[in-house]
Amino acid sequence: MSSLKDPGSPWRASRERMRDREVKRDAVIRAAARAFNRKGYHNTSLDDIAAALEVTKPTVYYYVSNKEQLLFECFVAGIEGIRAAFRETRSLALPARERLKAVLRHYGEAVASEFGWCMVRAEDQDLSPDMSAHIKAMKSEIDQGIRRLLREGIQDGSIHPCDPKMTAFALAGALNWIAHWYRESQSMTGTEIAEAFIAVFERGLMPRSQNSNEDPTCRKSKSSSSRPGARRSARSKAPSRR
Amino acid sequence: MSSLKDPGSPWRASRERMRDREVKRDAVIRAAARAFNRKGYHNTSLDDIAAALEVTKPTVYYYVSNKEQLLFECFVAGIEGIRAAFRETRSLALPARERLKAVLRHYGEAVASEFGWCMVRAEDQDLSPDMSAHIKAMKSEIDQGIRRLLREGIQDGSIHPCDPKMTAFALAGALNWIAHWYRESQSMTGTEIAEAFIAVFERGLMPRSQNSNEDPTCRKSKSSSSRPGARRSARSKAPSRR
DNA sequence: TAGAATGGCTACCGGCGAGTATGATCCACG
DNA sequence: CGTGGATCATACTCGCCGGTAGCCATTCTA
Repeated sequence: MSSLKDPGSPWRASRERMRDREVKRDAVIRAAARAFNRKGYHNTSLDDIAAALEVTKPTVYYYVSNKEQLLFECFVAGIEGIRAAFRETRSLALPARERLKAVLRHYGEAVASEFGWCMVRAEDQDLSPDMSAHIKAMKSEIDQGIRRLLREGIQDGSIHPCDPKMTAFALAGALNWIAHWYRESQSMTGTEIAEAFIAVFERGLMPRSQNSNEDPTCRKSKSSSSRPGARRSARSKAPSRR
Repeated sequence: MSSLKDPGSPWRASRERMRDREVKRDAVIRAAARAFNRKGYHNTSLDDIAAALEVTKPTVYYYVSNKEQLLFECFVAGIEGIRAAFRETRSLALPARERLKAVLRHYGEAVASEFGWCMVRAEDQDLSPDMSAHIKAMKSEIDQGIRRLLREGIQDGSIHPCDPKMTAFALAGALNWIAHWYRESQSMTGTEIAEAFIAVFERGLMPRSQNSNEDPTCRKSKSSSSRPGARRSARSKAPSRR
């Protein structure tokens, strides 16, 4: 990025400064995320954050405009990982269930990251209306993305027919909740936890031997659910088990 | 204490006052729960709670000693429903999976109740160490109860072998998360949501036709998991398939 | 070396909100 | 009637914390 101008340009130093500033700003945001993670948003003062960086409060205000923005940035940093997961997997030529699993793995990783707390527990009431609207939009985007994958999976036969809305709530809830109990330096990484959860979701609690006489109690079974022909042929190849 | 006296005693009126006090105290706690639910703990002042009751702050302080205790009481009120669910189902003569489902239904109901927010989102950092310890103990009790049901289900064959710890986290997480998005006067009740979630958990996302080539990726397969003979005979009778 | 830009600090303000001191009011009971 | 406890309001204290004003140090530019 800095290679666009020639090295000897008089703006080089200035641009390096800019980069320096970005680095420091990121450090501020990361420190805030860690503090929020440990003590909660309201129990964290800007003095705390400044102290963690071994600077003083006005220095923090030199990089961010206010505390609310700090929370917002942490949230965006956290959710960006999930959005990236969606972008990556969108192009993959896999059955929807596999793409969903890939997204959920990234999801778990993001929630277990240092920004997980902020992403998951940022409360609307702590933010100004417009920032709250931004966050709501992003959250809705994730939710709709999961629902879409579920619908696609039902269509291509890789996912058992179910109510996409409720299922998405269940999946996202289980993963979001990781932020409540997970602490860094635990035995498992976020991806591993997501993997374990996926195993549960995928297979279900019920033993295999009981499948036979099961009536699909699925709500929203509008159409095509019980039509066996709806299962697309592309899936039946089962190309990529893990 | 005064209730030990006989009903006709001159203390009767006094006891009615006591009852009155209990009723009012409950009203205070419920008002607090609603306020926390709407605006969050830190964004709710005791003046807000008092205003909702159309009294003033000192009146609130007449019934509770401080704000922290208010949160604590709300938490206890919420979690009591779940503990009751465990007590009720413990005696039922059902396979463990059915008992687990019964507990989860009550769980969902409790989380969707007006105390759900407090139960789920009460942060340790907002409470004094001893109250925090109380809450942690109760939460752990619930968690251990779910794990126990899972282990029993694996033993009696009504639940597919899995890691009880991770599975309990997934189940509880999905249900806890209800408190984040559920608002009263929604189309579904808490029990219905729990029912929908249970359907997902029980059956799993994977279509039935794919069971064949599935390798049980279950961690913690210490023993008995892959041993088909481990499935107990009591189960194979399938006595209570709904 | 002047001067501007950048980065940081000390010291403060103002408001919000938890919690309290004080006393008024009501009502049961002697 | 009047006494004492229960209930509640007015009006305050006080500490914390978000945010700011203004000053100093350093570094880059010309």
